[in-house]
Amino acid sequence: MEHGSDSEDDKPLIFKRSNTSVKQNQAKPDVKKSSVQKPDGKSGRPISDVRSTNGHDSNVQKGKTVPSTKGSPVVSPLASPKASVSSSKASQVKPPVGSTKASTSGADQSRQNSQQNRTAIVKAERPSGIPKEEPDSGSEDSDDDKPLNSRLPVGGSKGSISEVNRRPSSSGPAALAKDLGIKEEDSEDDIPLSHKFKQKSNAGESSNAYDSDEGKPFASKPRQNGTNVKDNVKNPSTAINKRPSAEVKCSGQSPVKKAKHTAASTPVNGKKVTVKAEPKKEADDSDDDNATISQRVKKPATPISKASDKKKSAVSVSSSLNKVNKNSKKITKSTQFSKSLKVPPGSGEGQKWTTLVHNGVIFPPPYKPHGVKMLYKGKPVDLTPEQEEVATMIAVMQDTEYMTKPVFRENVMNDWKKILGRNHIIKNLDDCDFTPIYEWHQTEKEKKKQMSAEEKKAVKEEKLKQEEKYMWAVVDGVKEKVGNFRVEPPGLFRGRGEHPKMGKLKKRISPSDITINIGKDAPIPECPIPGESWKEVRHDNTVTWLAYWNDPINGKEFKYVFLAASSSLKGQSDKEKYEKARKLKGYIEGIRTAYTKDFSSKDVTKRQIAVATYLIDKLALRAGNEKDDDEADTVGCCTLKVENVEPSPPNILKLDFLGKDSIRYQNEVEVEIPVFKAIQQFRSGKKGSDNLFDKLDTSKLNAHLKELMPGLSAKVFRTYNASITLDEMLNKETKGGDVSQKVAVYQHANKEVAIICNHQRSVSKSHSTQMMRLDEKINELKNLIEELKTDLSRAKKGKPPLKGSDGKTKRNMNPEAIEKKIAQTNVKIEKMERDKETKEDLKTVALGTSKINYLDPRITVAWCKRYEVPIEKMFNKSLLAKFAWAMDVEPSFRF
DNA sequence: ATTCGGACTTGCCGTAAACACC
DNA sequence: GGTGTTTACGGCAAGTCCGAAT
Repeated sequence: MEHGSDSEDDKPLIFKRSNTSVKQNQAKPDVKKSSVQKPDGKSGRPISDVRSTNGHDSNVQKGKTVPSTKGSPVVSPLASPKASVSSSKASQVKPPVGSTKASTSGADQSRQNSQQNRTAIVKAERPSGIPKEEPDSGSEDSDDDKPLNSRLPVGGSKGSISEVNRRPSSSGPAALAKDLGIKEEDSEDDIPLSHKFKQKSNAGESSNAYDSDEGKPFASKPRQNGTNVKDNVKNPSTAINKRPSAEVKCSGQSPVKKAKHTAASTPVNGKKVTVKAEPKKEADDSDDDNATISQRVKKPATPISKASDKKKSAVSVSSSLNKVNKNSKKITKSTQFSKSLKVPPGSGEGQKWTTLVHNGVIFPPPYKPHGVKMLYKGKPVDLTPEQEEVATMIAVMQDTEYMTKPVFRENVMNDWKKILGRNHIIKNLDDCDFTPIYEWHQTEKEKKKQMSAEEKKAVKEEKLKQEEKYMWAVVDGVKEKVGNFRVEPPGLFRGRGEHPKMGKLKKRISPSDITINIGKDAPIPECPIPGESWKEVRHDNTVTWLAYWNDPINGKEFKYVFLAASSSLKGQSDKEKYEKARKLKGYIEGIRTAYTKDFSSKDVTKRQIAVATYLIDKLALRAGNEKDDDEADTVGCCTLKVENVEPSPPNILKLDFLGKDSIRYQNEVEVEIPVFKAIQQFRSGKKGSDNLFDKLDTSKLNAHLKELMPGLSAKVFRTYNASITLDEMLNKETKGGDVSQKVAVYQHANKEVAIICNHQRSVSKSHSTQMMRLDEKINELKNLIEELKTDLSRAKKGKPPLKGSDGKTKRNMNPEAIEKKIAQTNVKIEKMERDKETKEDLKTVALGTSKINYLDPRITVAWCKRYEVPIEKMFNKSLLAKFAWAMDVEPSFRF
């Protein structure tokens, strides 16, 4: 499309473009790797996707799997098609999750099942030197394209942002300010969030522009650590061979073959490498940043009453250069990071703010008894409001899978009994019939849905009015949005996976449970519930929370109220996170060399640290803290059990475990021989449930990482690998074309990152229906083509067209017109098929998580500037606000 | 050397809101 | 204008990590 134009205006942008482009092609050449699927017998579900390992360089490899191939029995029909097509992506086809679910009934279940099953197969590898080859480069993945297109529209709305932000602010803020005693002043308020800082200062970053080289380091070069091996994952069976070849290039090390490769390839220098000097640039950058920030403080313009001391808000203007910013510009205004104080050397250590004003939290409304009676052994039962409240919570869960879980049922009953009292008639859940309450609830829902637009609007406004004062806080004179100012309402705990506490009653939180943190000179928020008072009021400026209460399920844990993601405080730490990851780029080569060397260390602990670090780096695994028995049984790297990692000679590791949120991680990876041997060794003599890394825990691992690079911890690898992968893929695959094509490239990269990080989502309930619907439409079009072809040949002979399939007569068209129509229809079919493929491809992949948490927004912003893609196409309103700090990055920025 | 408390980030999901399509 | 979809957001659970206490 017209991107060009788009950019320019703010507004409308592009909406419709989506289709226009028909993209061209999608050629799909490649097919490179095939993936393999793993049969995965265990779960029975076939999993097909392949996932790659981290990408260091190459990143992704993706192969796509072809369903058909896969052994798994259940292949979904759908999948097959794509296989052929998409070369580019590795699509992962997932097995039909559906099958599983079918068996189970509840919706919930389905999701759960699906999740657990998902697997990823990795494929792997990164050849050492070469970054992936991209299969598609040329072709661009068609698959992806589509999706994007479709999505585009959304983001695009124009100036929405500004508006939005402002809106609230204007009204809200002002009010708040008053309450708080602040003055409203200028515009600042208007744009609370928007702070964008100007970062010009960051210019430093720009320097990076070329870092890429550095980045590449490993990529381009053979990875030192053995990574080169590429991990190809593959499936054991199949793929093994293939991959290697693919990788190829580099050194051709096929993993299999020689372990040595690695070694060979990588020259290890003597000792651990350790840190190299810091890469200068990075260091600089960071410094700059800090500086910047502080500098930004510039004018105190608005005086905030209290705030004052330090910085006040400055107004910044956005510099924005490009169009990209345009929209945003308005929004942005300025503000600096308040946080400047933070760590920066000079400032007080640990201080997060100087003045903090807010209105506390808002509580859910008290329970309103409905009087609908549930049945116990078939008879209506009278319940007190407190008892009825719990009964209603249970009733509402009727159609979820939780109600089929014994643990849930038992926990609910135990807690409910405490409220029912010792001698209540209701003794057990099996004899309870909550249908009346359930139906009442459904009716209420329906009523709400049926309200007229005006009524809904009125309700909404009423709610907004009540909540307005709680939505904002003033930090160091800058109005900031508060994140979760609503106290969590009572309910039944919905733990994920097989959580031992699922079903327990989360009691209602009252003011006496809440500790408020606020500036010393700020007025203490009035307790919203008459007659009650806060548990405590603190004035701790070394923390960022505004309030907290103890978690009713696990009294030792807290629930905090923080500022929203768009706040300077959060933005600053977000930026620091990415700077740390960029810093790792300068150390990664040395770190890889070092751990590779330690794969064969005589010291078991060292060997375990090396292997664990390798897995974290290569597979983007989480650290894996120890967990209590009263939590779901999930693991991370340090807590992997022997049974979670199965070595398959000569050098394949089959990983299968439940990670965070009980999401299953299933992958087969080719590793370097020393790693493979070390794993076998760690497993020997242990039971399946024993820890693989018995000499390790996250604190030891992180302590070790800190010796390699200041501030380094396990999670930094995830950030680093995710961001570097995006940066490299964008750089390598963006070839021009219209905006939608570029967006497709981005989505493709985003998808690879999501796969690396194992970010999954459950298949939507209507997925299969939607796919069928698409098939129907495609078939209709195909039939149309046949009809047109007939008409065409008749037209050439001067005969009129036959009646259409619908029985209607068609008007006469000349051959040229018919040919044109055929061509148009074909284009339409192609587009639909690509859409379908993409949809199937992404059905279990969640792109959002990585975008929000792992991909340095500056990569995206700079790329948008370079390729003239409106940033609104990539970031929605929330993300634009959250990443305000990244908007002024130089177009040449590289991670 | 560990455990534990505490603070903050990460992650999936459900639902509301915004669109796309008859 | 209703309705099926798609996207945006909020909710809240579940991790990570660090430093102090034991």
